[in-house]
Formats: sequence, C-alpha cells, structure tokens
Amino acid sequence: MSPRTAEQNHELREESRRKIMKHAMALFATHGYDQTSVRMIAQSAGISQGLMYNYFESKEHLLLALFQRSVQDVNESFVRAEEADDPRELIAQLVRAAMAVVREHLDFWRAWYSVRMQPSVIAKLGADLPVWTDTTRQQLESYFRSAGVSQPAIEATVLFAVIDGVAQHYALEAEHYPLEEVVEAVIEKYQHFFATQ
Amino acid sequence: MSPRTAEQNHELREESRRKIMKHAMALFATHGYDQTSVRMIAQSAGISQGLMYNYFESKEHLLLALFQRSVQDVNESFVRAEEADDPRELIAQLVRAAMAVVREHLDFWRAWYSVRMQPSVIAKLGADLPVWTDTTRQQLESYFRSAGVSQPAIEATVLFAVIDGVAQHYALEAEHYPLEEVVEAVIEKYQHFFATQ
Amino acid sequence: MSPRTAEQNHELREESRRKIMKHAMALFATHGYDQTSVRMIAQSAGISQGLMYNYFESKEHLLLALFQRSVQDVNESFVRAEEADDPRELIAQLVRAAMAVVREHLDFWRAWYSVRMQPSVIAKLGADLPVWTDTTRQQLESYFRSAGVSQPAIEATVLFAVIDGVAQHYALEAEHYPLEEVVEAVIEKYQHFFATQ
Amino acid sequence: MSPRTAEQNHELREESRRKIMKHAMALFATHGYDQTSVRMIAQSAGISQGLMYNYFESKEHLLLALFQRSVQDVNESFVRAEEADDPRELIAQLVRAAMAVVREHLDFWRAWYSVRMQPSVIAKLGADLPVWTDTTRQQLESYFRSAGVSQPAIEATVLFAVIDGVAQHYALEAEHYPLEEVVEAVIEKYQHFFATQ
DNA sequence: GATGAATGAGGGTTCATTCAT
DNA sequence: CATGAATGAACCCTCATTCAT
Repeated sequence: MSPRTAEQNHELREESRRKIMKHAMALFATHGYDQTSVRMIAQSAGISQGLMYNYFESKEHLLLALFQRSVQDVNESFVRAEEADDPRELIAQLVRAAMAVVREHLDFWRAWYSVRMQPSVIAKLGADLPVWTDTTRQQLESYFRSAGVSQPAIEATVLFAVIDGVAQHYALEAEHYPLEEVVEAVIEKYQHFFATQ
Repeated sequence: MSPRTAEQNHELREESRRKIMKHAMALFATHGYDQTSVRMIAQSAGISQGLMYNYFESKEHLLLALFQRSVQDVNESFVRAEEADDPRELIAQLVRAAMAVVREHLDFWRAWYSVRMQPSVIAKLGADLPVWTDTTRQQLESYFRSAGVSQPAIEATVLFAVIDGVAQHYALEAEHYPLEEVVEAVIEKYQHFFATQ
Repeated sequence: MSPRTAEQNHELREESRRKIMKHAMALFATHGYDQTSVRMIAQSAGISQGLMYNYFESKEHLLLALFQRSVQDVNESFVRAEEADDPRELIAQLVRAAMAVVREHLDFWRAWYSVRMQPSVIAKLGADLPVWTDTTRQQLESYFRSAGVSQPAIEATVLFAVIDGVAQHYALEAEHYPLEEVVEAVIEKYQHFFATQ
Repeated sequence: MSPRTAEQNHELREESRRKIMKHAMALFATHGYDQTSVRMIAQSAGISQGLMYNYFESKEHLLLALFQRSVQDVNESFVRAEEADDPRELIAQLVRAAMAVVREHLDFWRAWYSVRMQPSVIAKLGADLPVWTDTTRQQLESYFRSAGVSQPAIEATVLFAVIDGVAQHYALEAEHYPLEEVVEAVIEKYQHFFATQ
C-alpha cells in the first residue's frame, strides 16, 4: 500500500531539511546572504537546485527558517543566566552566557551580521526578527532596573552594544580573537561600576 | 573645440568622481552594496551607466574608492582627540571623537557595516581595508599602554568593541538612538575604571 | 492480500483514470493547457503527482486521452441529427445538435480552443486529432451535396465556420451569450438560403 | 559631445524594437505564446536575451505591445468599409474588409487566437484588449440597426461569429483554405437574407 | 496500485560590463 | 568626456518526470 512508511518519509524529509539548512547557514556565514546563490547551496549540500524549493518557498524563506530556529536557540541559551541575585554576578553571567551563545552559533551570528544592514532583506523576513533585538534590550533593562541602577534604559543600551560589539569582532576573526580575556575585562569593568554605584 | 586647461579637466574629473561617489555612498548605505545596482547609481547621479566605468574600473573599485576616502577622513577626524594628558580625559575625548565621526560619516559606516561581513567582497577590495581596523586598535592600545593600564591590548580590544557596537546600533536606528546618553554612560564607566586602577 | 478479481482491478483503474481526466479537463478549460501544471491536476484530483504517470505516459498523453474520448462523445452526439429529409430541417437539426454538444461538453471545447492554435502541442497528439475537423466538414459536405446545393464543399466550410465561431464565442462567455437567439437566427438565415435556391 | 546623434540612437532603437516585435509575432503565431520562450525570440531575432528587456518590461508586455499595435492597425483597416448606403453592400464590404485584415495580419490573428482562451494571460494584458471585441460587435450592431433589421444585437453577434469562425479556420490552414469562395458564399447568404427581410 | 522525495533542464529576468560612436 | 545600445553569464525559480519503496 504505502510505498514508504510515513516514518521513513519523515526521516528522509528531516535529513534533507537539516542538510540544506546546515550548508546554507555555513555559506551565508562565509559569503553573506546575497553572495550565496541557490546553486552554491545545492552543490554544497549535494542535492539538486530544485529540491530546496520542496522545503522552502524561496531563498528568503530559507534564511527566515534559519533565523527563526537560531533565534529560538539563542533565546533558550540566554535564559539560563538569569539566576543570580547579586547584580554584579548577574552581569557576569549574562556576558558569559551571551558569548557562549555566540561561540556556539557562530555561523548564525555571521549570517545575521551580514544581513542586518540590508533593509530590503530584513523587511521580507517578517516582523519577528526586528522585534528580537528590542526584546533582548528590554530584558537587560529590566535587570538593571531591579538592580537599582539610575538609568536602566541607557545602561541596557550600553551593555547591549558592548556585547554586540565583542560578538561581531569575534565573529569576524574568531581564531585570533582573545574572547576570554575580553569577556573578563568587560565584566571587571562592570564590577568597578557597581562598586561605586 | 574649447581648449580647456589640464587643470580644468582635472577639476571636472574630480567633480564627476565626487558626484558619483556621493550618490553611490548614499545608495550603499540605504540598500546595501549588493542590492544597489550600477543602474541605480547612474540614475541617482544623473549620468549614464557607461560613464561610471570611465571613473572606476568596476563597481567594486568604486566601493574601494569610497572606503579609502572615508577611512582617510575618519582617521583624520580621530587624530584631533589625541591631545589630553589625563588618561580619563583621553578616553572621554576618544569616545566622543569616534561618535562625532560616526555621526558625520553616517553613510560610510552604514555601507561599511553592510559589507564588512562579506569576505568575498572585502577580499577584492585589496589589502588596505582589513588593515585599517587593526591600525585603530593598535592606536588605542598605545594609549592604554601610555596610561599604564595592565592589559593594554585587551583593553584596546574592549574599547574598540564598545565603540563599534555603539556605532553600529546608532547606524541602525540613528533617529531613535540615545547617542548622547550612551556615550556619557560609557565614559563614566571608564572613569570608575581608572579611578580604581 | 485482498484477492481482487481482474475485473475489479480494471474497474478501479478506469475509475481513477476518469477522476484524473475529469479534473484535468476542468483545469485545462479554465487555465489553458500550458498554464495547468501536473501538480495542479494531482492536487485537484486528490492523488499524488506520480500516480498520474501510472495512468498516462505524460501530460500530453493525458491531453490526448481527454480529446480522444471527447471527440468520440461529440461525434456520437452529432449522429443523432442526421435523420431529416428536408434539407432545411436537416440544417436546423445539425446546428441545434452542434450547440447542444458544445453546451454539454463545454470544458472540452474550452480546452480544445485553448490548444488548437499551438501546432507544437497538436503535433504531439498524434495524427488522429487534426483529421477530426476534416471528418466533420466532409460530413457536412455530403449533406449539402445530397441537398443538391451547388457548391457543397464551400457551403460545408461556411457552415462549419459559423458553428465553430458561435461555439467559441459561447465558450468564451457562456453566461452572457444569447445562444438560443443566435442559433435561431443562424437557422433562419439558412431557411432563406434554401428558399431561394 | 554626443557619442551618437539622437537620431542615430532613435533609429537604432526603432530597428531593434521592430526586429524583436517581428520575430516575436511570428513565433507567437507559430508556436503559441506559452510555447515561445524569450530565448527563442532572441535567437530568432539574432540578439541577446537581455536586449528584449531594454525594450519591453517582460514577455507579457511584449505581447501587449504586439497586440496594441495590431489592434490599432486592424481598427484602421476596418474603418474603410463603412461607406456603403445599401445594407447589402455594406455587409459585403464589411466581410471583405475583415478578411482582408485577417490576410494582412495573419500572424497577429494566430497569436491572438492562441492566447484568447487563456484568462491568466489575457488578464495581465490590461483592460484594453477584452474591450476590443465588444467594440467591434457594437459597431456591427449599429450597422444592422441603421439597416432596420429586427434583432440588431443578435444579428451582430451572428455576423461576428461568422467572421471570427472563418478567420480562425483560415488562420489554421491559410494555404489550403478557399477564403475567396467562402467569403462570397457568406455574402450571398446575406443577400438572400436582406432580400426577404 | 500508490507515494512523494528527488532530479535537471529550462523558464523569465537582472545586471555588471563593453564598445561603437 | 560621454552616451546608451548591446551582451552574456548568472540569478531565482518552476515543472514534467523518475524511481525507490
């Protein structure tokens, strides 16, 4: 009756999806979204060009799927840090968690940074993505507010910029970047800050 | 027909070059490098497509010219800050100078950030560009070293990341970004840092 | 598993064939042959794409099967008119029969008209189809000849054109077309013609 | 100053436009719109694929341009017939004029008939085209009304169907079709009709 | 008998670039 | 110095068709 069992088909599909997403992410990370053609993705993944369109409506939808999954992963990773009482400790954990996330999803961040400045691409990714950064910033703000810092919104913006700056520089030259030391130096700076607050 | 002097010709050429570069920069900043076509540039500048190739070898060389000129401008703007004796004052001036530069050359930074994560593009821009950021970082490092900071290289990397992070977030949403307050908050953090050093 | 008889199997096949043909005809009639994809047909018929190839060698063979069956139907419908002695009555019956056929097989005629002007498609349908119209015309010719009309071949060609013209205009806007009145007006014109012959 | 004179450019453009339209019309007439690829047109016209898009926004706009020009030509040809006082003479002239038009613009009519049953194509051609046939029919109606015929709308519809039917059959097999005789037979039928009216 | 994942050729279209004038 | 007509490679995507199961 059935040619393949539903399970077999599901596995087949999942494997292909994964393969496409994996190679696409790597290529987007390496060459940027625009400079990566569907041909390149198919070739890298060892499939035909047409197959991509069995799984994703378009190249842009593929990018969106990639981002949605990664944003989810990233958010989940982030949540684990929110458990310190001391603000100094909280900041330290946040920064370390953020950097661990970047380390873990390096390709995502590279792809993300390569696309972030392209409004025409971002616009088509739907309303979810842009909101994402705001959410992160607001979360940081709530931490600073709980810690009694005087300008929580500004402080959140600063910390977000620091994390993002370090992350992007690390994404640009991961092999040579002294991430550990940079992270600790950042954290130390916040220790001083809270000490004199 | 009209016997123009060599100088007049040169000036005319420079004027045309500048016009093309100006419009190209604006378009790259707004749409990103890949999403900006040569046709768009020519149309915006009010010239024919072919003429662009009279002044620039290719679209990429145009981008390179844009960046070279801007990097020069940026470096010049930077130099003005190096005149304080007190390290705290120096940092403050540096950060403020950096942000003034970003404000002044907003289009350049947007274009730069849109292209920075695309190695395939960067590679063709020649060896000059990549070096640029290193130079900046080294300059910062020398400041920290003069100030007797213990890890000057790391501190330079951190400060660079901070400035770059703020700059990029500002480039992304210039109208809404509280640049003033962020800058002052960053500076204040360094005051604490030096105070306890 | 279930030991179906050969006859049951045959019936099942025929049923599936009919289902596919029915939905294909409707889609061809609505969108035209080229603009109807195999996917659309499969989806409309509620089957998999692959299954179509179990019943028809190709999309073109499906079209051919459609036409062959319809031509047969149409011819059968036509035959019923050939029973009047008076030429005037015969013409009237012929025209009415033709229009009844068009009404009854509207989708076929729409599909047919959408494809008739595409020699590249027609060519692949085999030699049967083109002959069909000739047959019809010859039959008309024999009627006129029996009626003693002076130029039976030309008259057959004219009547065929009239019928085909009306049929196509009706196919194009069935809801608004005054088919009844048009048919009667055509018939009346032939009454005059025979009256003065 | 100017590389080519404006006139030279204009001529160059006109020649290319004409060349493209000519070959496109021939191919659309021969293979139908869908079965004619832009590649085929370019190859037939001896130009690059890209050039077509210098003159027409899309393949569909090319078709539209073709039709607009032809409809204009056809309408102009039609007007010349409207000068007889006797209704019988008028009909005769109309039919003959219509057939002359078809003869003269055979490729247009073939292309037109190949596309007429495809709503998806027609829809994109804008609102002008569908109106066209209505206009023709209304004009015929006004003739019949002036002639005092009892059902002018119906008679117009009939005559339109006759003309269209003959035209299409002629378009299908121009070489073998006895157009002259058919036209005269049609006209004669209308002579009888008016004689007994 | 039936599925649907997979293919690959070809579709329409864009775009950086060239070159005759 | 300047034009813009012309090119051709590459782009994203669709589709009829195949085949392992």
